[in-house]
Amino acid sequence: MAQARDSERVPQAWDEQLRARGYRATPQRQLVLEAVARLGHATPEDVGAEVRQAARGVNISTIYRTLELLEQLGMVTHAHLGHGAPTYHLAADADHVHLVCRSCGKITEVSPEAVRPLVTALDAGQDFETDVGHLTVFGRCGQCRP
Amino acid sequence: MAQARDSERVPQAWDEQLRARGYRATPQRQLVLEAVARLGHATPEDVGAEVRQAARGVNISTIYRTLELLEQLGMVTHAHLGHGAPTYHLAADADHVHLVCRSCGKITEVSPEAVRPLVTALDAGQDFETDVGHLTVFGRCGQCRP
DNA sequence: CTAAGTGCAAATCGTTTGCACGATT
DNA sequence: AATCGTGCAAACGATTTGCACTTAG
Repeated sequence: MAQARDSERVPQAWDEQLRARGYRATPQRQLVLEAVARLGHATPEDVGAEVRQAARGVNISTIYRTLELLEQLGMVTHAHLGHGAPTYHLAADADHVHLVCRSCGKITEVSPEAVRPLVTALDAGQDFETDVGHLTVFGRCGQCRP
Repeated sequence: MAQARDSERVPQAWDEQLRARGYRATPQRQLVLEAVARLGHATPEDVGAEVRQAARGVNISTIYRTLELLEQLGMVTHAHLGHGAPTYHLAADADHVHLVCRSCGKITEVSPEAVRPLVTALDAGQDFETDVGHLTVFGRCGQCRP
């Protein structure tokens, strides 16, 4: 399962990426980034819990501030997979579309290829450039269909 | 603009639809339904403000409870067009997909035809039945593209 | 040393709930 | 008259903010 392993890797030289833009490389930021990488679809709450396994006392507001920063720097992204909190992943992993089943809640990731026709149609017909990484499709999965 | 006008009309015999299912037809429910019809993409907060133009003292929790009921009865639906509160419309108007521009915030409604290829592909490839009415596509509109 | 980052607590936003009173059937 | 619905206030979960203290550079 080399693919899953690759997708769970923190961006190389994450600290340099921060410093290059004038931000500081702190242990908290490293921990958040690692947690996001390890967890996959994780809410800020999830990330906080994971981080606290490694270091005690990292505050939830630091989690929020860090996720915001990392997103702004293009290292992570988020998607809304339900009514509650958004979920974060590494930006490197973001290149997929989420299918969320309304009945069983199952989340399937499909390649952007699957939505290529949509992207093309919207580009041509509406002059609209789709942000594929943020696309979530709600519906009903195979097992839950009548 | 007959289309816009039609799309802003409250379902006929809304009160009968309620009574037929054992619910009561109250002035508050009528006001909420009318507000949703009039406003289009409206948050519960928006609906509350609109309703209070017509009648004072309609409480926000009544707005929430009523929207939930009307949605359950299939008279309205909601979509998530951004980070904040969801927006409601008449179910009759729901048969469209939302394009949300990340730069200027503009919301464009496109016909489900535009996403037909996606729906078909997901059905065939993933055995997934897409809920088109709830589909929101984020990206960048023509005016904001580089 | 000094600005940037963090922890903490309080504030805010959106939404839900318990309960007593009022309105529809 | 009997329920159902509403208003009110409090509770709630998720997120943000102000401020004093800590730390990376």
